[in-house]
Amino acid sequence: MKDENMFEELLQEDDSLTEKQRQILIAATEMFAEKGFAATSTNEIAKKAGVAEGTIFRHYKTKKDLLLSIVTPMMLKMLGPIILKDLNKVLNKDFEHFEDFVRAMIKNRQEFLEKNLKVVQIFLQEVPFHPELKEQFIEHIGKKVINRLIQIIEHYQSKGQIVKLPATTVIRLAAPTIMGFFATKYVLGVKWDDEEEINRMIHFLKKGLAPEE
Amino acid sequence: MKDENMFEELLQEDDSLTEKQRQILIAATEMFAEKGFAATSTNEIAKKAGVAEGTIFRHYKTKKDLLLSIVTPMMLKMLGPIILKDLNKVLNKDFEHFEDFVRAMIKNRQEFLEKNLKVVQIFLQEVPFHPELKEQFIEHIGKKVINRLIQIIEHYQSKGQIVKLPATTVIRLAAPTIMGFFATKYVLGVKWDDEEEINRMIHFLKKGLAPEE
Amino acid sequence: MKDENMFEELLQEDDSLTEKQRQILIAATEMFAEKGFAATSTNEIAKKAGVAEGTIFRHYKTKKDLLLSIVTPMMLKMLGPIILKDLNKVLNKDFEHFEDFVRAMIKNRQEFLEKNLKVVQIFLQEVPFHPELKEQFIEHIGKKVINRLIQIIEHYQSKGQIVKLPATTVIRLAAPTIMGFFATKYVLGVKWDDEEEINRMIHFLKKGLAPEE
Amino acid sequence: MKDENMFEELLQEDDSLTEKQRQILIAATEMFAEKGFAATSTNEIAKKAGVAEGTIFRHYKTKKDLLLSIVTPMMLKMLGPIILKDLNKVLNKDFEHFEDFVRAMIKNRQEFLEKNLKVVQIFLQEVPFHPELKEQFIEHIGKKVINRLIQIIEHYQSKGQIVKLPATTVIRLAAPTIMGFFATKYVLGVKWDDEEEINRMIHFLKKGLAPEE
DNA sequence: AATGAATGAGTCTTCATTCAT
DNA sequence: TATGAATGAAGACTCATTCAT
Repeated sequence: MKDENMFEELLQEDDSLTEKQRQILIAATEMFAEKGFAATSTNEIAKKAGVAEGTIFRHYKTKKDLLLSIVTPMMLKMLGPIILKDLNKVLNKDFEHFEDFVRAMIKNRQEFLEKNLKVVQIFLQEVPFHPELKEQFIEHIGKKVINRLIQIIEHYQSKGQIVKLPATTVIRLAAPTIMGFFATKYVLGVKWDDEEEINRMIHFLKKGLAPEE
Repeated sequence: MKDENMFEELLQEDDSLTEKQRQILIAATEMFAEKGFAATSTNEIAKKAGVAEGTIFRHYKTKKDLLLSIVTPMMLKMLGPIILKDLNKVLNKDFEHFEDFVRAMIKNRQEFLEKNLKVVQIFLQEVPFHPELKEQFIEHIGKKVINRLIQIIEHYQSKGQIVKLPATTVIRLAAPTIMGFFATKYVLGVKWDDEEEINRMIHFLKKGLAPEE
Repeated sequence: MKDENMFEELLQEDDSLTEKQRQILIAATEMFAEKGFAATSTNEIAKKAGVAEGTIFRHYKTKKDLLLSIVTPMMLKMLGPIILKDLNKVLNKDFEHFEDFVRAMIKNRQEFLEKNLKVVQIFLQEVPFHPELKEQFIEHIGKKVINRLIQIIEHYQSKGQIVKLPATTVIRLAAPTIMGFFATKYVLGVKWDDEEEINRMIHFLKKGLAPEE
Repeated sequence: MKDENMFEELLQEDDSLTEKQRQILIAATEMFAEKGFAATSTNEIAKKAGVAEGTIFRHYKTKKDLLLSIVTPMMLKMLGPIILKDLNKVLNKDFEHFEDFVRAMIKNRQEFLEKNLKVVQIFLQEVPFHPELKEQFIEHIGKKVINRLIQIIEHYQSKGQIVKLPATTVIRLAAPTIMGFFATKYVLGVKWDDEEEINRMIHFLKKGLAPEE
């Protein structure tokens, strides 16, 4: 509920959207997340959005267009800017310790996730069947983020705070740990004391990535 | 090619299956993995399997039945037995060091994955839309594996080889690391030197989970 | 190009038409001729005419209305007047010989056709599906032309220049010959030396309709 | 009624057609002739044929396929063979007089037309919108018939029975006369004494095409 | 057991037409 | 007068499923 409102808020801000379009996007997002793209009919979406079926196709040439209209801008306008801009906030602060950087990073990504749970879910569910999505993501998001992360890691390596493995290896070790945290929380739905679990995770990463003596 | 043959071999061994059934299962697995369950038509499956459409429904009451006939036995007959039995091989060996246990575990799971890539892919893709799958998995596989793992972890904790966090927390920290390794390799398709990357990962886990001083 | 301009010119002269209406009529004529009435959408017409879809319906209550607005006035205002008035020019000249009358007639009809190719095409294509068109044509055009032709033919019969068959039979024999000439030229697109082919045709008609000895 | 039965008879003879297919073809032919291809819905056809809409698409991949399945075989299997084989009967008899040949020709074509009125109507109505039809016709029917006719005409020219114009010109003069006869009778629906009207037409052709002195 | 023709509900999409602006 | 968003009925076509052979 809280999440949806946040998602809807973001739609609200976009003045280029008519009210009906907003309804369509909200309804489609809801249903795609719940039943999957292929198993959701435009008829259902129309009903849920309270518009005529034809109205959907006035705004989105095809059903797939509708999917991309949900996922692409989220990637470009939200994921993109947020990741890059917000990330910069984190990255540029030049936290004294790697540990602090990781903590800020986790918090930042968690906020993004909570605002975009459903769209992220749709993206993850549909990406195997729509190669364009994968390519778009890698091209527009992936590469930039990776490059930025590499800089950061090398920064902390030069400060002697983390082990001198290749930066990509460091990412491969650390990223799943953080993503596993989110997956456990949001996908498996495990309830825990966030604060404590994050502390343990950071401690684990710090030790695991500590420089060799 | 190698993988498919391995999958087909497993089907071959099952004497309760007619030749046509085997063809259907192979075709369906292929298509479900490629296009997703909802986007695959029984007509396509029949054509690819070289049988009449009616034949599918003689063996599987509904299309969903066919999905479950692919995924459930894989879980029960393959995932289940293999995980538990094979895992026992690993777990019971009572490896001197936690590190050796982890290494054996990784190898074991990698073999399983390579034999069942497509079915695992189908499972992961469809699980969000078919709650029974999730429940079945948790009930029949998840719990048992978790319980077994908890024993093991506590065993190594009592030997003073790993940190004395709650066992579930240890799993939450270690599992994503290993799964991240597989995801990077099999989903993202990154090429690397397996041997070396595994060594680094194990080293990371060992350090990250080392007992506190 | 030349033809269209001629057609557009005729629309231009009609002061009762707004610019938008003209555009609509031109676009509709083009598309109806090319794809047929039923297979042309009002949306396409609007786009081609550069107007909003609603604008079409402000001027023409229904799509069929638009068809009739193209075909009927062409019949009444163009076919009608032109046929009758222009025809009179031919008929009244009281050509010395039947042969000269036929030649003038062919030339006159050819000019008309070239100015109205598309509308004639639409008329011929749609007349089977819209009985009103057929009736309108017979009522307003057909009868008058036939009656006039009968007078002419009887005139030349009385001068002993053509065979004394019933006038309608003479029309039935001569008309298809002339129409066949146009069809071969404009429908089949056969290229030939007009002058010579017309001479042969007239010679054929003259001989074929010559009085019996 | 008589015509339809004759058309249905011909369908009956084709053993490769199921009963349902026959019904579909009969219903589609009826409706296409009446309302035109574009204005006829597959739903209507299904209802009229007494089958489910899906059944149409089991036999004919698209609606256009259905059109071609009506028109093409009529052209190839009926028009083709009949024209060529039957025509040969006429052409090879080596009628003493050109006049007799024309008379036989008219009779032969009239029989064909009466058996295939509706399909011919559909063909003529749709040919402007489906260029393949035109090409198919020219390729498979047109050229062969024209070539054969040229032989015949040159035969009678060498016997001194008809004027020594280019054979194609003779065809261009004679064909519309005969087709005009059919059009007047079957399209305009004029009632007359066939026998007498045919005699007049033949006399007209004979005189019109008589050799120059 | 296997077939494949038949089904009719359902799919995405287009259409002619309306109406508030 | 002109617009173009909105409509919902209808369009072509697909689907999972059934059943007589």
